[in-house]
Amino acid sequence: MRNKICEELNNSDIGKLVNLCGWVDRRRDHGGVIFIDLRDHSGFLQITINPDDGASLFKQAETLRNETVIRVSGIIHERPKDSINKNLSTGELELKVKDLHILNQIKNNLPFPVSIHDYENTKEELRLKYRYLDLRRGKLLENLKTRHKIIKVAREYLDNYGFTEVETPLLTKSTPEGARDFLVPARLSNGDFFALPQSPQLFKQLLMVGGLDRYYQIAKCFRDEDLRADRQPEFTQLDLEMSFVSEEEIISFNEKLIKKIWKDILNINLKDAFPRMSWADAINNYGTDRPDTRYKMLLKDLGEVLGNIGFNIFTKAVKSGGCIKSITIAGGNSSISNVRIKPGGDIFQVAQDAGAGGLAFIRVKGHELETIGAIKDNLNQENISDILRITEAKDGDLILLGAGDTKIVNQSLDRIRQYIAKNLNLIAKEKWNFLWITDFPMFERNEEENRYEALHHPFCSPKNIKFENSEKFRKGIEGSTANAYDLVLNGLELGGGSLRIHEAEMQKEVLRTVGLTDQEIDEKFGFLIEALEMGAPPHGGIAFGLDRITMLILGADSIRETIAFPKNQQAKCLLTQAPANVSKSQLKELDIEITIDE
RNA sequence: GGGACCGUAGUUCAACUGGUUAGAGCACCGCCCUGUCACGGCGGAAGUUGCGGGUUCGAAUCCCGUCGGUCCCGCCA
Repeated sequence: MRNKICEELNNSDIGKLVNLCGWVDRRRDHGGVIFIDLRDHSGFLQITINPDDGASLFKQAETLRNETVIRVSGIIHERPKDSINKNLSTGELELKVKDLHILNQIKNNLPFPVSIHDYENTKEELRLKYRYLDLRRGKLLENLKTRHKIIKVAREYLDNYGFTEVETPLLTKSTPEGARDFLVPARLSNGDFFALPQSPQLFKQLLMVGGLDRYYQIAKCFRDEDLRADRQPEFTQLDLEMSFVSEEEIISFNEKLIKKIWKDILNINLKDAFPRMSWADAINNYGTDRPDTRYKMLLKDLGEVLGNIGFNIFTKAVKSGGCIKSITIAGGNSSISNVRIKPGGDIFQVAQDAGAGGLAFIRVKGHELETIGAIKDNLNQENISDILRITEAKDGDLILLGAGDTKIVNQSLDRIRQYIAKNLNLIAKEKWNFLWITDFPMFERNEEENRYEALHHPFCSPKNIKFENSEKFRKGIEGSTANAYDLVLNGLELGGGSLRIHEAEMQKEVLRTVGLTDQEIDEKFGFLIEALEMGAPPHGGIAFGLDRITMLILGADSIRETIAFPKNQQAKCLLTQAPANVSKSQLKELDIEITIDE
């Protein structure tokens, strides 16, 4: 049908007869001569049609509209010197049409223009509903190609190191812990359900037990939770697992993989080793376990200075086991007004939304501190110099203070820090600040449900704890740190992993710690425990969010820009209108009854 | 489940503080135009201002509800 594509054409084709297929991107009808920008997947070529080329051909050409699908045959000509278009790679060429076939016409007005310069201004709702048109505009196709290249680099890299790509089941078992499952009714055992995997976690561990040694997969994962710009109900992990490795070996191996991807895709050399930070340091200094280190404004603890100056809110915070912490905004005296940090102001609101009761502030003016009387009146000269030393604040700086429950103080100062960084344009956008977070706690206390929850998942192994007996375990495990690590880039979690538990007794004890009874352990994870009892090797791995990696590499605002057919925020596919009703007979076959009112 | 913002022609936007017949670019239809490249010129058609209710002499504009979209919190690694 065609023997060339637009991008391939160059001066050596002048004089040749070529056949091209594609879409009418634009037409310029001068009455006498008609110019068509022909677009295919590779690029553009201007084609021209003259009345002298034949009356019927010309008449047909007059009917062409944007997005008409055509096949043209003709001779490639050099354009007249004064009509060269430098914006086009084929701008010195044009095709004089001898033969024109209309392969398909458009029925009505298009829901949005396909031509590239209108790309930014299209409502996403329309782009999702008519995704094929959006793809045709090229930008999205480029994104998908970049995604493809990232996967290709990873595959080649992992293949070179002896990894085997294995597909694990999509129809699997619902497990407690973690996110809500997507369920699939099982017709052949009615009343029972499969669950779509939240990750291939247990299967990849079983592959290690099976002696595969090194596994990877471009794995679809499913989590039935609410969506965000960087969260879709189905998403893709670059998932891998290795046997007989230490935490250090996994981290340094994967660091090389990430560096390889950045080199091959962006041609960026990440020379230095990625910095490492313990979970505790991250929380203490940034208030979050995925700090954005592109800007400073670190959290500083002022509990010792302000805890007993006699200001009631501060005193209570420290006495009840909480803290007083601050962030320093350089030059904040001029860039941030009092209105914004007092009740009703936007920054105050950020603190309040994060759970903080209030937001105190100190403005540094020369060697003086300006703040509310209740604080200022209680400060002596030593307090003042302590504050200036700890907060590293200088003349003109603004110090924001949070006091109370440590978790809430951390959370609110973290959010304020991010908010102000964005607001004052403090983020060095060109930086790629990778960061390994290590030494996560094994568990987090869920006070509402009065139980422990696994911080990563309950298959991470605890650090420096050997199984001796259950009693010792129980005490040791609860407060221990895990052999777990996350990779953070510019404040976004790119991936995480751990050394897994490879001993049955240890695994049972950890599952008991998160509140499962022995019977539940047997029902839900019996197959895993059994496998661990049959010679499971020490193993560990990591999973990266492929959609997020692609998003960051593309500089996109949403992972939807990296996915061919994403869901909207209501988890609906606007193109197919899924999810949708199914017929009564389908439900009957499954013995399922819908009880909600229509 | 909660908060914020948004919804006007096929599309992107405008319409001041509530005030004539809701305008413009692109697209569409018709006519003209032989070197344009976001071609140009003249003319035309195109609207239940998401939907429903309320306030008002008068509503795209104000209020309430509802539907749809985006961002965020909760939730989720």
